[in-house]
Amino acid sequence: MSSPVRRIVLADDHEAIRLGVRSVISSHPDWRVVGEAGDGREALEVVRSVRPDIAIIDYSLPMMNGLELTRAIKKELPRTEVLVFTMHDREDVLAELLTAGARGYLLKSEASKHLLAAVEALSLRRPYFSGNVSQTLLDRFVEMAAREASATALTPREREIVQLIAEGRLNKEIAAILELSIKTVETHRAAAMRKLDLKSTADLVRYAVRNNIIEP
Amino acid sequence: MSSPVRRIVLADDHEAIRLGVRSVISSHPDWRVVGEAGDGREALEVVRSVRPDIAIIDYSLPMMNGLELTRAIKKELPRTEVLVFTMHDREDVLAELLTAGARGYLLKSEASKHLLAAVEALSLRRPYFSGNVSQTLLDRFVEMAAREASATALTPREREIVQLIAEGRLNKEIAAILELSIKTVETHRAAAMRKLDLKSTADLVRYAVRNNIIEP
DNA sequence: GCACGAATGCGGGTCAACCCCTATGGGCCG
DNA sequence: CGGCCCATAGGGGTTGACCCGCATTCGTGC
Repeated sequence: MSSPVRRIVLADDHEAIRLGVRSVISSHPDWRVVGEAGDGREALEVVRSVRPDIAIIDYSLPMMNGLELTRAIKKELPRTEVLVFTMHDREDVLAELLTAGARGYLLKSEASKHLLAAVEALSLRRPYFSGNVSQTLLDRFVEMAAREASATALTPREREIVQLIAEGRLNKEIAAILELSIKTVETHRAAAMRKLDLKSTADLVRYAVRNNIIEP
Repeated sequence: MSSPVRRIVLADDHEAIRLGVRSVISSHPDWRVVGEAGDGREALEVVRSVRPDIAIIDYSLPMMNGLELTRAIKKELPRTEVLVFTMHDREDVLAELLTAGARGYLLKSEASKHLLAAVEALSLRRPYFSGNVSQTLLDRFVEMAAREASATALTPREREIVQLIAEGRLNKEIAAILELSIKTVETHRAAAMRKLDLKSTADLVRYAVRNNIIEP
């Protein structure tokens, strides 16, 4: 496995809420709160500086609200996952957040119950929602996500083989390591490259580095 | 050119010194102070969190001195360059710092004069020293660096070709771009891989990423 | 139960990558 | 001037990467 450490930034104007979230987050050995902010503009600065894996932000932030902040974060750092805390259990809000690039949506009332699961989900680059989200919206989004995922995501086996290739192993070595035929390795390699629209081994290595599958 | 923004962390137990350094640093449009610390242990935490390009640290830090801190930083984040501030114009100190992995050495008395030049040098991954460094030590180090460089560094042509390979170009494409024969491209590629002791294209791409020849 | 995707495997082919060796012309340095 | 490195180029060969299609097995879901 690659390093599973998640670097997290919190943004909420209530110190007490940050404190609570931080203590919950810190209970996980691989999660680190590496920055905090009390308003939206500051949050953007902090995110810019520390480049976290995940930003947990309040929807109602001073200076720049959660929606604008989400857009700004995803624009500059698309690989930072955004989890939004909100009091509004409204699906128009959720829909806006989703299209802005947020991948997590957590009602404050249910935060303590779902926070760990939500961060866990975002760690795996999966979406997470709480609240009375209407089935139709959820379906629509899940479908959208599934379409996108099937276009970009690899099966576990493909990912494993991509990792070994990117580490410099030859197909023959990979076949030996995984006790597979070279043909199988070639099939997975080809499937991964087709899905990701990569045309050379070099592209594949850069993909692996960008996506933290390997260390450069 | 790649993004020339340099993310910098400062560590000094004197708030006033950090303030001064920060204001000098910030006068450069592409340099950002993204973290500060008042002692060595805190500095290590901050560096771990923000992963800066450059750490500017005091030699005499509480909790963990500049030498230990340099070792710790280079161990975890070898790509972070370390610039050490010190009052001691002693070459045994400098020698220790150099072997620990620091690449910059600045006397506090001359700091304001040389700070920008030092950061500029480290940005380009070149060493920088101030003070009455003895000619012999400097010679020894320069020689060492030269030996290391000649062992690992590529000729301009080889570097150019390594870059193109790592960007995903085929030998044939490279030959067309540079108006060379494929054989020549192969020769340079083989020479580079022999020098660097790399055995696959994937190794070469990782080398290129680690050494900032390409963006991942 | 049938459809579908994931994982596994094979054959046969093309082309690129890599290996070893050789060679030449230009520039630089002692 | 005589090495020495660099950039250039080639011959000739082996191996690996990638393309096409096809098949089986297994589990999940409708």
